[in-house]
Amino acid sequence: MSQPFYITTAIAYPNGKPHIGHAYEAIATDAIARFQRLNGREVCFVTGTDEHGLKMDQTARAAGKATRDLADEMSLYFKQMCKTLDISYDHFCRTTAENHHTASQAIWKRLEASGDLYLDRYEGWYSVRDEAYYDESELTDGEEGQKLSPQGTPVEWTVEESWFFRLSKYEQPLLEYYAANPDFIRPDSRKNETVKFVEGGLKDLSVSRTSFDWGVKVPGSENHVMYVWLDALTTYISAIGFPNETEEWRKFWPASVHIIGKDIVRFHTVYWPAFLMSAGLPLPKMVFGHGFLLSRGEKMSKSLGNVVDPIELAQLFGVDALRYFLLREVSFGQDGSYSPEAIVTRVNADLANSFGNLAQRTLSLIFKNCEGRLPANGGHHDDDNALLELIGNAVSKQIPAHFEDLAMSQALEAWMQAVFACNAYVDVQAPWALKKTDPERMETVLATLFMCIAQLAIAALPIIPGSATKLLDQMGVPNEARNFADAGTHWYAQLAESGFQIAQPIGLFPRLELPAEEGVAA
RNA sequence: GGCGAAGUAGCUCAGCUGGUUAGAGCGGUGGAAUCAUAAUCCAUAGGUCGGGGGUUCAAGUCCCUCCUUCGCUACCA
Repeated sequence: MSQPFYITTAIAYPNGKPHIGHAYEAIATDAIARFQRLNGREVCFVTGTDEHGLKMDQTARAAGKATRDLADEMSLYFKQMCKTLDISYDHFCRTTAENHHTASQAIWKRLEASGDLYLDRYEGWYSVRDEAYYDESELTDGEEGQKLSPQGTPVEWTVEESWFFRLSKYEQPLLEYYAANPDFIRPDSRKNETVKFVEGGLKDLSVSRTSFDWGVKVPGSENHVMYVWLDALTTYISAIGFPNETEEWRKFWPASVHIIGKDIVRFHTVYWPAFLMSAGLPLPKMVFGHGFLLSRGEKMSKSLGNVVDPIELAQLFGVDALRYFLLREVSFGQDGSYSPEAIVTRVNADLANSFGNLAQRTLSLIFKNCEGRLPANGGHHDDDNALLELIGNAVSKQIPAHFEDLAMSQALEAWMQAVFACNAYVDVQAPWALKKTDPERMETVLATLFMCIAQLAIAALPIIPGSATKLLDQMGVPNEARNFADAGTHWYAQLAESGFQIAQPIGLFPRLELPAEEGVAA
């Protein structure tokens, strides 16, 4: 019986098209999900769009569209991005969906039943232009004594009726939970931040708005819509059936891990667990805050004109090249830097030159020298056994351990070390020379390489699913062997006996060239 | 201001709970090889691990301080 594994990305706010940050999160989450499937777990992978809130409303108005239409349109971009990038989600959730509204209202009622909601007034300096409240300390004095927001817009003292959530009540329970579950927040630096924040004291949270109506209606207070985060976070449970006791719900909640950006750690590690505690539901096992991608070390922004469209990147360099680059080059949890030069260099060195060429040279030798069958395994030498052991250890131990730890870059580093070992082995054994001196030995060497390359391709499936699958298909590796437990088993002899023949091998990782035009920004 | 992250070979970065001659990739240099996507393999490059102080038998690895860069500071992944 396989152990369920439930993983989510953050639910993206689609008031603009997806950018490389969304792509990065989706790719990283997808790699983990794919790994767990290959690791024998039953996986549920959820992503989606968080379509409520003021900004969507404003963006739509500015574009002269109905908010609902904008949401439909934008949400589609995110879905397309997932398709382009080979994101293997099980559910794509939209917060505007009816079942999601039902779920949000259900959790609201639970908070209310726990006595954690109360109606009060929200007062403060409000800027109509910014549609935001500011603290007194943030304001500056403008002309004629008019107070101004940090953005320089006029503010006025405003009183708004609002529902509040007794967040303060959960200060101690949260701290106790963090202490009892050291892996709840990762990486550690994010945990430290969160703990410090909570220790600093929690104020009750305003969880409804009356100033606009694009959202989930508050049960019993129809002029209120729910705070967008309360609604958005609920996606993680509405996606798998809540409030209904569906099979998925019973199987997958609590989530194994929420993968999110470092900027929204607080919502996921303070508010979300507090809501769940209040609702009497179990808490997710882990929240992982990944870093940001920088363009040549600089933050990406529209004004700098260095915003990158992930779809364009994928078209330019290839989906798997992009996936590989992001997961290999960036240490998961830390910020990383992107540039066309970096991706070309990394992908050419690792995928084209090292791994791709290894597969190509090996399969070519087999194709040309073995009369269309797989080479015979004529008894291994020490060198062969050493290589098989090294690859087996990498594929069955090191790489899965790193994946399990969400350390994709380290998994790939171990993977590359194994690739290097294979290339070194090829050069030492020189099968092209054995062809004349000792054909039997040549076949054994090629058979050894075949088994190693297949294992390496299997280990790479979570990262570069498309091309790894193509390679395994070329090699005829049976589906039953394409997972971490069975990659190193004895499928080879059976495959060879089956009479399987490889065709003229086709290179799967073409060398990339730097685009002629500087940068690829839109 | 507060909190946090980072500063390690030319470049991009690994270095967990302190312990033999500080690591990898890329680049550079010198060889080897020619099966393969002009790809591969071997060797090599002498970096005061931001500065200073301290703890310790022993510190990139702990403490203090200073400098630099960056993020967050209650509702934009």
